[in-house]
Amino acid sequence: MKELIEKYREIGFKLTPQRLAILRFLKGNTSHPTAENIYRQIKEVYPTVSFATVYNTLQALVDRGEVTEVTIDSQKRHFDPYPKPHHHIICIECNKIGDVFKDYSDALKLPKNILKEFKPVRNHINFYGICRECQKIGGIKYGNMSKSRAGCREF
Amino acid sequence: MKELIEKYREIGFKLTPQRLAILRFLKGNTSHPTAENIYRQIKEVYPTVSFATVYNTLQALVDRGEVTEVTIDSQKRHFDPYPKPHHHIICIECNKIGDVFKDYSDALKLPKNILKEFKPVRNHINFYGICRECQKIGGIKYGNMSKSRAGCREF
DNA sequence: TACAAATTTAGAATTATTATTATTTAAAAA
DNA sequence: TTTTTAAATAATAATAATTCTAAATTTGTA
Repeated sequence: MKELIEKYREIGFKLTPQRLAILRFLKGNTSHPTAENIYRQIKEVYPTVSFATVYNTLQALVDRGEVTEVTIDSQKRHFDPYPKPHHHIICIECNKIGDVFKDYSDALKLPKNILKEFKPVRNHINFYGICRECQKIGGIKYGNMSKSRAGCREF
Repeated sequence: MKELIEKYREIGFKLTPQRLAILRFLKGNTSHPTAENIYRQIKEVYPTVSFATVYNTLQALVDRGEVTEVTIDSQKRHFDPYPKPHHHIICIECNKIGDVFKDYSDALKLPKNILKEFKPVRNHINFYGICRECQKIGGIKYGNMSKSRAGCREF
């Protein structure tokens, strides 16, 4: 944990116990938590922690490139603490998210008309599919899956 | 416009003047409007139109696969009325969105471990880059670009 | 230790979206 | 054409996620 502390001090990140708790929670985490997910966790250790602190810290981490934002959900922001670039696959039935560790950049040449307008920087792929649990359940469709579908974890 | 009317009746879509106005606005539209963008437009023709109608109609169109949702913005939903599958490129400075009409599917083979867990259905790529106007402006960074940056349209 | 700047908290405010309900209307039936 | 009825509309309230505010506290440094 010492490297963590050093590292963040270096980038001008003032370390408070709350922030440290958030960093601990995020370190090595391969889920895609929302601010609320994090807030609940931190509250176990710091019962007085506020949402503002969670949002502030997340924003600071995003600004510093230490955490990215996953654009999969139009309802709420999901954060991705895993540092290496990767893509995602989302179950269209239950919204479960998986990480896809493969670099497709070589295959992703942009058309000329786009290259005239944009200087490319990076790319991110959302794959959509049906997870094993939802394949088992079969073709039944629910109105709002992510809330209730058995067998699939919330994302 | 007649085909539009027939088409939507066929799929069990009750046609009201408000909906027709929304359909007219969306037809051939290559922008990525929010519900509010659409609401403002429709209000010019139907000053009493309500947000609920806009959302209801959009949801009905999304459910029927006539309109898709673009996952680029965690603040609000953006809709994409252009019917053919395509990808997007987003300017990381001003948030301008461009359409990328190229099918990369052949190159996007998923790793085996993912294929064990998910049956793939489709994919969508977000390219990120810097648009020509923002390249001109150069390295200056603003806190919230999309609101003010000159030369770049709002997305 | 003392200080300045940054951070925290609680709560209010804001914004996007969804839900509610009485009224109206489109489209099918008579 | 008129009647019927199921669905859609509009106004408004409700909800949920996120941001803002301001006073109190804390961090890292001098």
